[in-house]
Order: sequence, then structure tokens, then C-alpha cells
Amino acid sequence: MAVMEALARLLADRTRAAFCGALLDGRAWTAHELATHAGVAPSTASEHLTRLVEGGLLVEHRQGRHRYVALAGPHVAELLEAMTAFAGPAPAPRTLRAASASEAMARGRTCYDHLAGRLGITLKTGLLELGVVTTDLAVTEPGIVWLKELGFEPSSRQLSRACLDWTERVPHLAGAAGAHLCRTFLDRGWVKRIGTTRAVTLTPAGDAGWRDLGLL
Amino acid sequence: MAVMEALARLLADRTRAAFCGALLDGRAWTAHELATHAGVAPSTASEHLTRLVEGGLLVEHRQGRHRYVALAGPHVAELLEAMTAFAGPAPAPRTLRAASASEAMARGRTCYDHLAGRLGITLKTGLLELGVVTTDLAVTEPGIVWLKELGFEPSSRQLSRACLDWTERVPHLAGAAGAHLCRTFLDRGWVKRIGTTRAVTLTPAGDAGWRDLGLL
DNA sequence: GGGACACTTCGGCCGGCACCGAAGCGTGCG
DNA sequence: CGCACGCTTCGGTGCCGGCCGAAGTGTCCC
Repeated sequence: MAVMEALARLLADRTRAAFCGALLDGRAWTAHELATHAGVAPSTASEHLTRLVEGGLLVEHRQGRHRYVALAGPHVAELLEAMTAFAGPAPAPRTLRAASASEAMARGRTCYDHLAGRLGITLKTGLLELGVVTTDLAVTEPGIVWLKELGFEPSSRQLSRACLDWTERVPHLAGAAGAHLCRTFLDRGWVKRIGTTRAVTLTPAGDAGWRDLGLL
Repeated sequence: MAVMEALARLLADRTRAAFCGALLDGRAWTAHELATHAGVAPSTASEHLTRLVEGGLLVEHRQGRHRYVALAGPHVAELLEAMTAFAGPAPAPRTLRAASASEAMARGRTCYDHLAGRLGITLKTGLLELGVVTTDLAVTEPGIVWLKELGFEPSSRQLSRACLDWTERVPHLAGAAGAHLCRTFLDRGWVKRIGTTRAVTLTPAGDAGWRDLGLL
């Protein structure tokens, strides 16, 4: 249990948790951006980042005078989402702005590299009705063919994986298949980021595309 | 991320982590037993238990002057194992006794309600070859029939679930199916606990039984 | 080359929390 | 009925760790 405790200790801090939350958008952030985001001094942020990198949660990429950090991989995102989902629903937001942002996230968002929120659930439901996945979110044989038609190339990464949604409390599709679909939809302009946040929305083109595929 | 942080904070303590580790055997422990196990005063243990119960990780059951606590369910065990697996291999044990105990756990153990360790991997491999589960550990149609012959009754609980093994670094079978198999093997005397620990071993009867089923 | 900037290291401060022992409460047993 | 036992509550103590600012290093740009 000593190793589990060390991991928990790493996440049991307001500032480090805020860093991880920000990095869940899947992008790389600079140390300065994260410091501002969390409201701490650059020196404080620097120390936290070192600890998170040493703990294997983050990877860093030095470029000139910048230190870019990102989640070390999908497995980190999955861990964070699993813990968030376990911990239960977040307390209700206090301000109107926060409530609106929270509602946008609940409607649809990326979870590192795949779709989550109600949009993720809609996708999952569609895939289920098409027979691409089973109720346990395992990809079926015909499902693999279906995915390949969307340009999917199987890799060594686990094909599908259930990721418990922290707003909907229902598992949604993660893993290689979930990541590929998310990337494809973003590339095609079917799903679009709202501003620079993790929140996303289905565009009119996306609505049409999903209907074409039989997802809606 | 505030909720995730609160959960992490709960696990980020030596004593509370020790409690959770002990409770991973799936039994209910008294406050006194846990205090002794972790080497703290009863008063300290009492406070920790209250926090763990309030955090939803443990459930308690008052009986006379005893306070029994247990993990709140399989989802807690799965979370703990996931975090342990993520954190990587435990540091090498220092003493001979610890090394021997650690080796016994690595050979085979229960993970709350299912089998883990090399024995868990052997089981998974056998189930895979029999076509009961897919490589993603989803139960197949014939697999459900196979399980029913072993007395399995489907319930609302997720049928199967991958649980990353912290000694073997490979997913093994958890979920309702994994729990049923573990219970069945223990009932039949095919798998036996070593002393009162989580470590288990395959008995000669179990070896024969598994061969009969085609698992070996 | 000089100045702005991103980041790091170090020292010191401060708050939170894990811990214990003492005292109190309820239960069970002789 | 009284004592033993398990647990809880409450003060008090001590340490760990998060925080900042100041000073230092390396990078970029003018």
C-alpha cells in the first residue's frame, strides 16, 4: 500500500489537482500557464511540476526557456477520471459563470483523448444500437469492420475500455477506439471545441454525419 | 478536481492506506484489529475510520461494543487496485519474512472478491483459450453458458471488468464473473487461503478440477 | 551586449493534520 | 453490580509540506 499512498499524496493537493484537471484537456501547458491557472507563484508551480513528473503522472518537454508538461498518457487520464467518478458529483457551482461552464462540460467534453459527457453517452448509445460495441463496451467483430471504414488502424493499445463518466455516472467508450472516433470527429469538424476549454459541441455537420452513420 | 483531491487526501496517509490494504482481503475488521495492524493508538484509528466511512470508502457495522468496518464494495477494491497498479511495482521487501509473504501474494491472492496474481493470470489465460472471454476480458455468448454451468446467475452488476494486476502488470478478470469464479473455487476447496492472509494457493483438487474444465 | 522573460533553488514562515494520553460512555461478562 | 473492554471525544504537541520572495541561471529578442 506504500506505493498507492505515494500516488494519492501526489494528488492530494489543491494546486497539483488543479494542474491535473487543466491538463486533462490533453494539451501541453507551460509552467507559467499552469501557475496562473492555479493562482500560485511560479516557484511553487515549478516544485509541484517536478514532483508530478518524478511521480510519472506528467511528462515534460523543454523547449528554449519554456517547460511544457502534459499528462504522461491515456492511462493517467483514465486514472484521474476513475477517481473523479468515484468521488461522486462535484458540489454545485457557486457563480453563474461557473454554472454555465459546468453545464457546457456536462453536455459534452473531451476526456483526454475521447468524448465524454452527454455527447459521449449519445455516441455510446448509438454504437450500441449499431452493434459496434456490446453493453460492456467490448468492440464486436462487425464493429471492427465499421471502425476501419472510418480509418481506424488497430494498434497494440487496448481497443476499448470503459471510462466512468463523472457527470453521467455511466461508463462511456475510451481506449483506442474511443480515441480514434474523437480524433476523427474533430478532424471532420463534426465536433468542435468551445473556446479553448475541454467542452465540445456537435456541429450541424456533425449532426448530419452522425445521422448518416446511424448514430442518431 | 476538488472532489478527486478530497478522495486522494483520504488515501494519502500511511495509516489510512494501511487500513485499506488490510481490508482488501474482503473481510470486516474491528477498529482495534486495524489499530494494532497499523501500529497506532485506538483513538487515532477511530478518527481515521470515521473519515474513511464519511468518504464512502468503508461501511461500518456496529455490533455490541465492536465497530466492524469493511470496504464499501467491489468498486472500492477496484479503485485501490487500479491506483496500486498505476503506482508501479512495490519496493523490494527488506526482510526474509516479508519477501516470502510478498512472493506468496505474487503467486496468488484474492483481490477483494476475485483472483489475482499469477494464479489470476493463469485463470484468465485458461478462460481465453476456452473462448469464455475475449482478449479484452469481455464474456462471450458461449462463455455465459459456460459460467451458468458453474452456477453463475447474472445480476445487475457489470459482468466482467479488467483489473490491472499490480504484480503482473497485466489485466485480469474482475466483475461479477470473476467474483463468482473465485467464490466457487473457494467453496469447492480448489483454492485455499494461506493462513489468514489474502494469499491463496491452488490445491491438488483444484489442479484436477481446473484440468477437467480445460483451464490448465 | 543588454534587457526581458521563463524557470529554478533556497531559506523561512505558517497552517494543517496525524498522533497520543486522559477522560468519558456504553456494552458485556462474571 | 462492578469491572474489563472497545470505542470516542477532546486538548495539546510536533512535524510535514505548501507557500512566497529573493537571488541565480539559461534563453530569446532587439
